[in-house]
Amino acid sequence: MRVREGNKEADILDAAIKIFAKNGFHNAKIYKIAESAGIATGSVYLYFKNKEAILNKIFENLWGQLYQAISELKQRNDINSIDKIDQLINLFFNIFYNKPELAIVFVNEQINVSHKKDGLWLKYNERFIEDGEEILTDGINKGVINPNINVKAFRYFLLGGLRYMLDNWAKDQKALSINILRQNVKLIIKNGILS
Amino acid sequence: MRVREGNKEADILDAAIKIFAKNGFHNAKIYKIAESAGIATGSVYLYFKNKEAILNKIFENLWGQLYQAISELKQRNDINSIDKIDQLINLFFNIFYNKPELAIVFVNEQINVSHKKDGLWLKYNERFIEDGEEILTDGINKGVINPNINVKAFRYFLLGGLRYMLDNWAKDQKALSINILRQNVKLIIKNGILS
DNA sequence: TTTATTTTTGAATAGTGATTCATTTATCAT
DNA sequence: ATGATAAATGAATCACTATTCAAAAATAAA
Repeated sequence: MRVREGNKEADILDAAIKIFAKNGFHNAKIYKIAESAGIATGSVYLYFKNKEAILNKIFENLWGQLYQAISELKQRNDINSIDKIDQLINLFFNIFYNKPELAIVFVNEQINVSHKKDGLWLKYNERFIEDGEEILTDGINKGVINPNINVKAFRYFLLGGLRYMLDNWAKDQKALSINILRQNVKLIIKNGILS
Repeated sequence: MRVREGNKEADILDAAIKIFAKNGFHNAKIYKIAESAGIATGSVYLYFKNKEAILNKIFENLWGQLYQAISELKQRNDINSIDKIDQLINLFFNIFYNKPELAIVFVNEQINVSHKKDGLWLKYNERFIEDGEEILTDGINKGVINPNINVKAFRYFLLGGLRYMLDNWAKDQKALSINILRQNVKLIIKNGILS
């Protein structure tokens, strides 16, 4: 018998995040991912069915993490809806704080993840959105959030804004600190930009 | 002699927008673009050096239009900075209002446009950003915009939010009217979401 | 050791589709 | 008409790389 050494699946995922971030999914070569993971090209296929499955797994892990976090957040009754949104924003920044490459993949490659029904990431994603909208609706019902705000419009705007911020930060981390970004999102969505 | 009939370059661009929007740049086939433009595959190469050049041209036209509009907006002295931002938001929604496919390309394929120095779109893009930041800075100096707002952070957030909104709207136009989106962006960035 | 079993390797395969270019077609000038 | 020139065609080429798989290597058990 021979036994598997180390955790090659994790190595491949880490390598793929690097290569996907650098070149984009379609220009990422499997042999480069293998090289970066320290294994042979063919070995990638022992752990993943194909290239797409690697991307899928990255998003499955990511949305799984996001869903679990928002799910816990939703249930808390020690903080109000606004503070939950604050925490939600923190969540995004915290996840990517030490992983700028993951941020780039998250923002730019979502489009390339298979939308086939069997994808676990899609379930997590849907539930994340449900919980997010529930937090918002709750805030409106309890009178802390302006009822003129359309929940769906707001979530598009916030998520889009966060994504773009993270992408820009990840691509040039010296240009602007992640904490300035975080602080500004919170300021803008709570009070707007008027003096 | 033989003379060119119609405007095949424009036909190719229109066709490419459709195909890029539907399949994404990397899955878009040149022969499909040609088919949709009503010409032979090889004819595409009479008008464009290669596939990338088509995408480039789309973005050149788009950013050229955006730059010209913001440039005029910047110079106006009959409206204040906040109203200029309002107009800027209108600008985005107006450009894509009748062209949802262009919105999808704009949001998702920016990443695939060549960043080589010779690209005209890059120049337009840079100038657009400059003018946008100038409008914001001006607003802060004149006391209409909260000086705690970081100009760069705000522009990331606004542009990202708009992009994501437009993308979602374009992909499912029945889900939410573009005017609800427009109205909500304005509301959120001016006043925030607090009651 | 030797054998059985599982993992790993990486060169060969095979499908794809962007791009080319020899040929054909259309238009203008004479 | 005829020739000259430019536009258009689309089948053939050709580069590229994801994926496969026969062979090799590593480990455990006997």
